[in-house]
Amino acid sequence: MVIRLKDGSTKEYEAPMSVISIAEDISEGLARMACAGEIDGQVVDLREIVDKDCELNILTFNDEKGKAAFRHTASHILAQAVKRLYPDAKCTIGPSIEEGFYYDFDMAPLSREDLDKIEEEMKKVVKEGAEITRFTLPREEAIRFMEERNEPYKVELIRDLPEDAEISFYTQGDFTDLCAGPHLMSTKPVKYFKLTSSSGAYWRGNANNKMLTRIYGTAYTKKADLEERLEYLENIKLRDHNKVGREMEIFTTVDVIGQGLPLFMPKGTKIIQTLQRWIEDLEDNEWGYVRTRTPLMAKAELYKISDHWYHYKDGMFVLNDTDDEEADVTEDGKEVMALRPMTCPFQYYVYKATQHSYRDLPYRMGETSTIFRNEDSGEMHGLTRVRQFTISEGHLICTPEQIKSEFENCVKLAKYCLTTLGLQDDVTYRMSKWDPKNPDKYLGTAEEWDVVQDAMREILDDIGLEYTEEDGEAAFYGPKLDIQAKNVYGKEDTMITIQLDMFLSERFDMYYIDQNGEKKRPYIIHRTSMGCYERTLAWLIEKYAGNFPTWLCPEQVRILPISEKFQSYAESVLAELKKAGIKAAIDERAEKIGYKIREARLDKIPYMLILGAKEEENQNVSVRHRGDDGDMGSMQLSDFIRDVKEEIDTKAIKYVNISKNK
RNA sequence: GCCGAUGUGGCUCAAUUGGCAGAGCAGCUGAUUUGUAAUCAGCAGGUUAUCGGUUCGAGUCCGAUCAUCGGCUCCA
Repeated sequence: MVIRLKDGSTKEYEAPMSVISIAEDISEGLARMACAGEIDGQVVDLREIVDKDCELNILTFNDEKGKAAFRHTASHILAQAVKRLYPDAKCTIGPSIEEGFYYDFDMAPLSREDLDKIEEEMKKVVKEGAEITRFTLPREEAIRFMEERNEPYKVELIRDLPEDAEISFYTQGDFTDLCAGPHLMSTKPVKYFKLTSSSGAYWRGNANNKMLTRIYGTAYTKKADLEERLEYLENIKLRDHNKVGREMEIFTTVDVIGQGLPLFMPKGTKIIQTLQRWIEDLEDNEWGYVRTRTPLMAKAELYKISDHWYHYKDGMFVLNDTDDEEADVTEDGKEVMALRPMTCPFQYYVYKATQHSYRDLPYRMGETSTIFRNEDSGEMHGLTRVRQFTISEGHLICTPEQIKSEFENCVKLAKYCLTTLGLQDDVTYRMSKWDPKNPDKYLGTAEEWDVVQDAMREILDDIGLEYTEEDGEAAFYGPKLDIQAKNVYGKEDTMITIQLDMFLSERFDMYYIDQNGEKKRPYIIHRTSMGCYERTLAWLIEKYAGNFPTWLCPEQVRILPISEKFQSYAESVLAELKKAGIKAAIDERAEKIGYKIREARLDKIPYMLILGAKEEENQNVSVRHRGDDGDMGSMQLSDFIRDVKEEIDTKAIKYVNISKNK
C-alpha cells in the first residue's frame, strides 16, 4: 500500500501497519510527539491499522485535533485518580475543550484542597506511565462490563449508541473507560497539567437531570506553556470588565437596588453618551434612519399579538399579574402590563400610524431603546448579562425586492461600527436557525422556515461572509445573523444581531400600497448596529484593558503642573483645550510629578501635559501618553491640539493597549 | 433556577482555640511648591452585607435572606 504524507512524500509498505508504527518509521521524534492520526481527513487513533492506500497525517500537540487527544487522555488520568481516591464516584463524560479538558462525576462537590489531592494522585498515574490499550465489545457485553463496574451513566451512554456503533474501551493500568478515543499510547507524556476549578454541571446538559460534579483542568506538553497559561489566567483580572470597570468608576452595583441593575457613574455615562451620539448621528445622517421614542411598557394585549406573551412571559417583568394568563385586567380592575423585553411591536405601531406607499420603503426606524428582561438569578454578570439594558435598536420595513440590499447594508453598518471600535477581528458570524426538533418554540411551519433560512443563507453567501450555522438559536419569529465575541474568560456572547422576521407583519396587520394600489405585506429586518451599550462597553474595557481610544475617554488630557506656580499657565492651557472640544482637567494636587503621572496612568488617561518653567517660558507643553514608551517630548500647544483633535475626530485608535488576548 | 465559593471603612487586606475590630492606600485639614511610579504631620472613616439563633461573650459557630464570583442551564 502507498501512504501519502503531509509534506507530499510517500511511503510504501507490504503489510498493514498501525499509525504509530508508521510514525515510528518516519522518525522516532515524530512518534514521540504523535497524539493521533488523520486518515483521508478522518481523525483516528494511533492504534488504527492502515491497510490501504491513503493520505496520512500524524497529529501532534501543535494540531488542534492532536491537542484534543492529548487533553482527552489527561481527562482519563483525572478519572483514574478520582476513582482511586473516591471509589464510589460514578464516571460520566470527560471531553477536551478549547483551553483544556473536564470530566463530570456523580460525586460530592470538591474543595480546592480536594482538587490538590486529586492532582497529586494524577501525578502518580503519570509517573506510573501505564500503557493505554484499546478494545471493543459487542453491545450486550459492553453493557454488562459497565454494570459490573457499577457505572450506570456509562450503561446509559452505551444504550443510547446506535445499534451498529462500534463500542470501544480504553484501559490504562487499573482504569478502563468507555470511550471513542483517540488517545495517546501511554499516560507518560501528560506531564504538565493543572486542575483549574470545579463546579456543578447537569447530566447531559439538561436542567431536569441530576447535578454532577465537574472538574476542569488544562494540560500541555511543555512546562513553559502551562506556566504561560496559568499566568494568563492570573493576568485576566487586569482586563476583566467587571473588576476594571468598577475600579475605574465606570459602573457599580448596589445590593438594595438589585441584581443585573448596574449604576453608571459619571465616567461610564460619558463613554456611553459618546457612543450613543455617534451611533444615532451615524444612522440618521449616513444610513437613512428615522428616530423613534416609544414607551417602556405596554398592556399585556400587545405582547399577546406579538406572541411574546406565550413564548417569553417568563422572561418579562409583568405588572399587575394574575393567575389567569388570558386575563387583561386583575380582579380589582387594574390593567395587566409588562415592561418591554424588546422594541419590535412599538416601532411597528409607529409604522402603522401612517399609511405607506411602496415609495416610502425601505422605512428604517432606529431607537436608543431601553429594554427589560427578567433573567434567572444565577445568570447576571457584570455588564454583559443584566436585567435592564439599552440597545441601538432598529427595524427596517421593506418590500421583498429590498430585503437583500437592506440586509446587506445592516451587515455593512455593523461591520463599520466594529471596525471603528477596533473590534472587527474579534468576532465570528453565526447564522442562527430554528430547531426542527422543537417546532413548538417557534411560529410558523417547517416549510416557511426553510424558505426564509434559505433566503438568509443566499444573502450571506452573496456578501461572502464566513459564518457557521447553528440549530436552535433563532428567534421564535425568524432566523438571525448573530455576531459573536468572546470575553477574556473565553465565554461567547452575542454582540450584534440582524434578524429576518417573516411572521410579525401579518400579526400586526402591517402593509404598504404597491404600484397597483394593492395592500402588500412588508418584510421586516430586526437589527442592531452596535448592540447594547452595556455589553459593548464591557467588551471595550476588556479589549483595551480600560485604555480606551481617545475619542471615547471621559478624560482625554490631564494637565500636570509641577507646582502651583504654574497654575495660571495650566489654566490657560486648559482653556485652549476646552475651546478645541477636548475633555481635559488640571491635576491640582501638590504631590510630586511622578506621583501625578502614576495616578493619571491608573485613570488610563491618554495624554498627560507636564507644565513647568521650561514650558511656560517657551509657551509649549511636554507631552506623555499612556503607552509603554510614553514620552513624546515637548511641542507647541497648537500642534498638540491639532493632533489630538484629529485623533478624536477620525476616531483613530492610537496609543491603546491592544496586545492580543491569548 | 441549580452546584460550589465568597462577603470586615471608597480600595487592598489583618484580627491565635469564640475574648478590646486594626493597617496601608484613597479622602479631609494643615505644612511642603516639588521635573517623570508614592513629601511630612494630623484628622476622620465600621451596627464586620442583612435578619435571626447558640453563648457570659460572635467578624469568628449555626440558620435564613441579599449580593458578588466560578460554572451548569437559560439568553426572544
